[in-house]
Amino acid sequence: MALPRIIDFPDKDLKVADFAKALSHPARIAILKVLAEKQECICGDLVADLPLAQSTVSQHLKALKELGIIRGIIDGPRSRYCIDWKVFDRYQREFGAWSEKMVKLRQDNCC
Amino acid sequence: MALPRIIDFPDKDLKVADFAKALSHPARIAILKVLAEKQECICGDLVADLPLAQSTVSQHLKALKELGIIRGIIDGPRSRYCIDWKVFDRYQREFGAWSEKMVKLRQDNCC
DNA sequence: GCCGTTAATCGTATGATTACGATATAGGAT
DNA sequence: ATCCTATATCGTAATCATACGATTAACGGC
Repeated sequence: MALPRIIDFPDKDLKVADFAKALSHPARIAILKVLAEKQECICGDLVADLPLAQSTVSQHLKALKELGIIRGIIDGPRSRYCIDWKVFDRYQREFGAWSEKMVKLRQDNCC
Repeated sequence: MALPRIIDFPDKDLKVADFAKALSHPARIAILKVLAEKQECICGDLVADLPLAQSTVSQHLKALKELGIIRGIIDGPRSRYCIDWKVFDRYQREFGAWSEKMVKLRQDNCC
């Protein structure tokens, strides 16, 4: 009955979870790395780099695009992708804040 | 045909993805926060704190335990949980390294 | 116009995830 | 031994995720 009870969680936690979800598959990690380092970020290059079918890569790109951390523009018959650093940084900061909070709350007492 | 092609990805990326997956649900984010801040980390307290059934919470705890970032010990009729900071830190550092690499590779050229 | 290339989307199959209630188990108390 | 409490596990159902091939759509070149 996988009705997500997502509504009952604080907004910040949802953001962290969304970001984490985007990074929860090695293909998407790889995609982001390529996008970060390459000047040309054409879909076909990503497909060539990854051990996955074109349609699967496209699906992963869609997921990242839906979160907003990448953008895609149509360039003739191909698609050029890039990281939206503004959005990426926002999520990264949110994640960093959560991470820091964890360290601050840290207690080595039980177990 | 959801055969994961996981083998074809670098080990570091797999680690980052595993950590991200653990954090990809707000319930697990919440659990970790509670465990970090509470001195008492009894399962029942977590159930009381979360808008989820006892069995569901137990399931989330199991997922975190399988990754190794939390540990559980049996304490009489109840279970006491805590974060294994050694493991948690290791994953966090791995994530941080990935994060830094992203920033270093960053190029604002296309799109 | 017609063809080739590129990439998104569709259809589909399979496995994983998430959720719940019910049951089992184990420990403490009486 | 019996009962109560706490929690893990089982059974189950629904949804999501991941993968692929096939198809569609959009553009450029001829």
